[in-house]
Amino acid sequence: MARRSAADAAATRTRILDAARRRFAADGYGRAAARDIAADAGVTVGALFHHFGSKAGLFLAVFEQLVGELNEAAMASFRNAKSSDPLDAMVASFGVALGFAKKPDFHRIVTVDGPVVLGAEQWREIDSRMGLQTVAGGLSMLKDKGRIIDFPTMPLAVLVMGAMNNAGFALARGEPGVDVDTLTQGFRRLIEGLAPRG
Amino acid sequence: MARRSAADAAATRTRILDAARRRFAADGYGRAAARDIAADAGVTVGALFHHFGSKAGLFLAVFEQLVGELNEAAMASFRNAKSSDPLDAMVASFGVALGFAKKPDFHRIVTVDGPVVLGAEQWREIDSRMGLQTVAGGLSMLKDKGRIIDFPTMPLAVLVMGAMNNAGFALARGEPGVDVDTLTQGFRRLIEGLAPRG
DNA sequence: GGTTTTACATAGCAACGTTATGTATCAATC
DNA sequence: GATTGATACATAACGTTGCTATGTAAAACC
Repeated sequence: MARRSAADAAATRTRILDAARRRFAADGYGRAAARDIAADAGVTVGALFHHFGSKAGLFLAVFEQLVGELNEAAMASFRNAKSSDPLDAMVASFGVALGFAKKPDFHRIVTVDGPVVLGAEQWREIDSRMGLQTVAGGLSMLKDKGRIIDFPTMPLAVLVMGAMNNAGFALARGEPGVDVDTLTQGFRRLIEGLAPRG
Repeated sequence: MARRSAADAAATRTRILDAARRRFAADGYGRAAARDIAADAGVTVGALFHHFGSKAGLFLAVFEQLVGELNEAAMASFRNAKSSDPLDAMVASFGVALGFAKKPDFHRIVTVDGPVVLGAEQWREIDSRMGLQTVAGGLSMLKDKGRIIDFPTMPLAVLVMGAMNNAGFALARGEPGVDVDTLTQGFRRLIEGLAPRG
């Protein structure tokens, strides 16, 4: 086969991306061979490296696709809950994040392999841009409305986001004695506990 | 060189272990070549595989060494704070965990590469055995003394341990607006917020 | 319609984890 | 204290991997 049209090339790129997502999720980044991914997509490694430059570049593309899906879902949830109580909105987005954390491909690719493959700086930049700032914004809103205590926002956001992330971990791992409802309720109680004391 | 005495063999094992710890911390598991580790230790790969079976086996040995060091420090901290307030003891062990999370080799090897190399099951088993159970025990004690609300322990422990872990992450990454003191204070406030309401 | 650029295939290189084999020494046995 | 077996490595090679240099044919542009 030789050169295809621009539309065909885009389709090839998508097929490689889909195959990589499956392989990375199933085998992990280290054990997923570029040749196998290319074979799954019906091309050779030449096409893969032509489109993505490196195996890490391919991983980054898959990573950003998954993160984008969570972003869209979280923003949609926030729009729906906007008129209601801000604490409800925060708990709702907690539920959305839990839903994604339970998906095996998201967990393996974004949470586990992401920091290793992308490196600390790049991962922090993406994580901070998409998650931490959102959590901090929610906390800031709660603080403005007097629902939580006056305390530096970023450290609180770090703690709260860690609680959210680990809840996702525990769910994905099937930690005994842990389920979505109880985690959500506990999370709500944790935030309510930050209310100013009378 | 040929065979050494049993003591010499143990020394060789230790030298390989030390070299691996440095390489794993500096380059990450993926980029640390077994040949380089062996060369750093003054042996060839044959000795490395003789002692540890595989590269992953060598990583596991380094991993357990680091985790053991944290365990010792945490237990020592707990013994010191035993007579004081249980919430103080919990905050103290939080500080110990933060101290380890700041160490680059611990962060890279245990927190980042650990789940990837060891796999989800083995990492969960170690993490749960050494960390989650301790946190759950502390929360259970606080609950018995009426210091926090009556709520299922494990989900709370998952949330609290996530907060602790992410605090370590944020510190190790140098997250802006975040430092040890404020994190510790916020952590204390988070736990205090779980107090039963009057 | 000629030129350039794009989209791949093919083959090979260098590095890697791992293993098979060899060998010299320690440690126990007789 | 010679023999035997196990131990502690070195050496070299194998299969796989990420990646690249090269080739080529068709699309895109003028």
